[in-house]
Amino acid sequence: MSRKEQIDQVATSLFKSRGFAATTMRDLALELGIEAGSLYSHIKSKEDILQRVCFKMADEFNAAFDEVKNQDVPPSEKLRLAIAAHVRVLTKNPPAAGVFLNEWRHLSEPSLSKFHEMRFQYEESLREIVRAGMATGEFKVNDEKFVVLTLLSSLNWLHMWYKPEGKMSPDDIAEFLSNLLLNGLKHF
Amino acid sequence: MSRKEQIDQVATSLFKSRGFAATTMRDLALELGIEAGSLYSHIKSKEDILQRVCFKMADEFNAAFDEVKNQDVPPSEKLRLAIAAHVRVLTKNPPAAGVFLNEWRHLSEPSLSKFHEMRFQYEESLREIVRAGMATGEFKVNDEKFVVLTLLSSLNWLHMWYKPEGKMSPDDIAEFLSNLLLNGLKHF
DNA sequence: CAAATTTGCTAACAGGCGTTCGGTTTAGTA
DNA sequence: TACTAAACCGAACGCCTGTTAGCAAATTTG
Repeated sequence: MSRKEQIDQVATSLFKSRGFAATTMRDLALELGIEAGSLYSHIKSKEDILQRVCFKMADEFNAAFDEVKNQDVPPSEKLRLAIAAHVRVLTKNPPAAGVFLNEWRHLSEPSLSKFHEMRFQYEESLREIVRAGMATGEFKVNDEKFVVLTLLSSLNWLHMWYKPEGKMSPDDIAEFLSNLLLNGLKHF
Repeated sequence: MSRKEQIDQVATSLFKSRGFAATTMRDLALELGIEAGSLYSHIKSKEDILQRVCFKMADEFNAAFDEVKNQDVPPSEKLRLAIAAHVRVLTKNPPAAGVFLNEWRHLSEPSLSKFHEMRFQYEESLREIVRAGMATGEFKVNDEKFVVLTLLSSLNWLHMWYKPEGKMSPDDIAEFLSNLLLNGLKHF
């Protein structure tokens, strides 16, 4: 792993636990055992790090979802696959997921607009699945926007809790959450 | 409304949109049309504001839940009531809810520990309802911790989206979310 | 009206911030 | 061994931060 990647990784962990604004370059340097100024041999700026982390995660979410998108399965099954893909990315690198989900607002333009756009597209793809399920009558709801927002927010707390050494694998978690969202507590 | 309350309110709105660390006392003063130093005739410190907002919201959540706690109804109905209470508090003051949910980590000790403790108690009360539902067989799940975390995170995005002038009332929203969580997309 | 209290301004403080820069050490290569 | 390039240091920069102090209006109270 290059020094730059190492910086990104340590920074990600600090950004997640303390927040971007509350993490200083001196904190970061201390964690790496070097001086603050030395960081600038490897990175362009503090926000430079944030951008890399955010857009790398965005790419991973998109890549995972692309494998689901065009499969020829019923909407409910496709939603299961999308949930599993989302959970897999979320649990693969929880600190980065935390930064992606909570620190993106510290991006400045034009990165911020680009980020918004990518997220909108991702959410729109999910809404399409829900709309398809409504059309076939599989999903008994009538507000796909609301459903998708609830869906995402019910998944996006995972990074705060998931531990690789825990007893549930990412796929176990995805199955649990799929059952909960599709069938509810009562018909689980 | 006293000047102090006005400061808290404006600060809440800024803390929510920019984050606590990224909001300066000079920003806040500008918004109020005064100088930064003048704020200190009314408040003790920046964190002083954050503490008031966080603990006031915590009190409101607890108060709303206390009215549900001891009602003699089946667990699924009690969960519906708890969700409705939670949603009501969340939508009553969305900016304050946003600060409560996202900015609490900038509290310093001993406030931070007190906050953690209060949140644990709140979550524990919800877990008790779910456990009761598992015992009666009403809820077909076996991991109340996981369920409660999912439940809360599926509610706690609301403050980002809810607008009082929107077409759904807090009770409409609560009903929608209760149906989704109890019955799922398929049996909605 | 007079006294007291609230509210606000101005200026400054001490420290922290991200970042820059010239020079030095280290590691790799031929 | 001699050269090159990457990695790092240490000091400094200009700016921003929360907060304080002394003083002046404004407002409320008796």
